[in-house]
Amino acid sequence: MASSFFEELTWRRMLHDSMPGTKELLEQERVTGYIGFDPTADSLGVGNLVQVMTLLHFQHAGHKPLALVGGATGMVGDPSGKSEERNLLSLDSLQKNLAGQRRQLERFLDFSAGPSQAEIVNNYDWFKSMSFLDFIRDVGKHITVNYMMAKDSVKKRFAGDEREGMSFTEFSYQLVQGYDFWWLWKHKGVKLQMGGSDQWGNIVTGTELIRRKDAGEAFALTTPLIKKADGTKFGKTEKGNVWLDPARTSPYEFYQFWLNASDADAKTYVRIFTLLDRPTVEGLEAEHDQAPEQRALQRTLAKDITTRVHGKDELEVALAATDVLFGKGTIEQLKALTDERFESVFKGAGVPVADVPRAALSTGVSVVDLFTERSNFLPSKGEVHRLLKGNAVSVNKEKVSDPKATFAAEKLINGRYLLLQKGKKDYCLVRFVG
RNA sequence: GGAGGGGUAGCCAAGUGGCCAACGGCAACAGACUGUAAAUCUGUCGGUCCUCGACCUUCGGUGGUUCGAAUCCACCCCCCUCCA
Repeated sequence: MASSFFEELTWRRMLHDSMPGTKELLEQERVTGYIGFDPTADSLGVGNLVQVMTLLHFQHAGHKPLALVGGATGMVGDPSGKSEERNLLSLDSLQKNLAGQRRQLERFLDFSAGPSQAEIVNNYDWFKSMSFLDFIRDVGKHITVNYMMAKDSVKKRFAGDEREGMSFTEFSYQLVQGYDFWWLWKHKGVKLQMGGSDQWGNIVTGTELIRRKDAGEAFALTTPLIKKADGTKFGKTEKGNVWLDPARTSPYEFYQFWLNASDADAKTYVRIFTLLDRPTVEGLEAEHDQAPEQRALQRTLAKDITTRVHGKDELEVALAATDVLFGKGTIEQLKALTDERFESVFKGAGVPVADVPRAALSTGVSVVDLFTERSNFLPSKGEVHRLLKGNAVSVNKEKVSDPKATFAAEKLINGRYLLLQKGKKDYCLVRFVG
């Protein structure tokens, strides 16, 4: 069974590069391999999901996955892909971030006892007691500066128009990461490090260190970096990063993120982010090509990932909210809901709710006030005027373009609510009380 | 420490005494078209109040020259390159 990992990654187009001999190794024995995660936030984002899935496939193929949370490397900062010196994290926020990421990883991988049991390791454990002198004697001695300078991530900082320079701290990063690999190889029998293709240089420094220090052999495997078909960064929306933590990105937003994937991207994403097998994926693609407007790929994708990350109940909420906010039934559908149901749908969608005293209605509330001081939905009156001009403002799903428009009691849905909308996807619910 | 180059709005980047809230590009937001897609086209894009328009705060920092400064002068801070 150990042979299928390479095949699995290949048809999923998740294999970018590997060192010679990696495939053979994986076919011969149960391998312990690891991927490092950078603790820049207390939650993983969808960008990290690629690596999580890689570990998951690795485990499914019968190997033993290790997730390394970078307590030590996080203190240094990886220069790969960054054109600027990083800000260092405090020890406190680092601890918090590690704990958050650990919780999330535990949802994906199987940590129950067995030969393929997943483990989480923290490189701070082996770095905390190491002195600077130990490090430069035991590690630095084996790698030449010439070798380190040849890495793309380093070269970029020295050559070209964009050269920013880099501190010694960042320069040392690859050695620190290389030492991780060596340590895990030595003490945990790790033979393989995986990661995004931007990590190739760092990983190879590790295999090199293992060879030079102990004449040992270790391997590298990378996955392609995901970009959207239009070349922009994967994993972001208007609101910023898409996180796995429901407190940062609600399950509804999470679901919407995947549902909104473009056709070209969706084909990539089903392969990478779901565990559906090949015939199923290919069937879906065929179905999608037949009737792209049905968005079979996006729906399956969004459902699958949301369930894995947030669970079935949260998916139901997201689906219900999607149905109400984007269903064809407009205002009629909203009116049909009970108050309780009504509110739970909007809460599920992460729509802000503003309470406004009923008395405000007696003279009619103007659109501008409604969107700003009454609801705090939009930051300034100028913004409302701008959007009104651009025909981007709706109340109760009806466009409003007159800045002088006012709303009185008879407009309320179920006698209690007004539904404010900026553009197509941005809502705010106003609830009249008292 | 020396020599040179540079610091302009979210980013890149023009501008080198008044016509500058500052060309242009990217990103972003919105509209049209659609399938809650992509591509395309259109509008907005420092802030506040807004009908035109008015006012406020910006061009590394602090002072100065001037009727008037992003633009000139002085000092200071930061970044890059080369030299010591």
